[in-house]
Amino acid sequence: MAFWLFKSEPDAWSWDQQVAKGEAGEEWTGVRNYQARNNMRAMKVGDRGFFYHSNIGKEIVGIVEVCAESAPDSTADDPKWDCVTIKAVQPVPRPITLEEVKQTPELADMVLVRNSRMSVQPVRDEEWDFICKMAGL
DNA sequence: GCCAACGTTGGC
DNA sequence: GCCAACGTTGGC
Repeated sequence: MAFWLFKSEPDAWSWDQQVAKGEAGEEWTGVRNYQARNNMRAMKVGDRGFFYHSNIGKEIVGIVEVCAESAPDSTADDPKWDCVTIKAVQPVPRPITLEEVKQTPELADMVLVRNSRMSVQPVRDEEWDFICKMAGL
């Protein structure tokens, strides 16, 4: 199983909204970046991801799971754009802020730090485990 | 609100 | 195929 990180501005789509969708989950539409799209294409059902709030909060607030693999994004006018469907699994007991990630040497190579503009990004197994521990999981 | 970083576009 | 111009993202 692979791990990922999904970034969203809570003004546009928040963790609470994601939770409200329940088991059905929600299509992760709107990605218009090749790298991010390719990351989604690499996802398998059952893969897990962090849900990160950008701009407001700037912290990892929850865990999500991929419940449908990459399919055409219905909100795109070009069929080259895909999206996956994700559902909320659980909130993290203690949110992990971007500041904390930056201050943690073990996490200094995360895409979140290295390429802050990548909206859907891979997370290494070690990074996943480390953050889960930090977050009280 | 500003601006640096980065991706995309389009002229040559 | 290069690169300048432009638009967008997201941290601060």
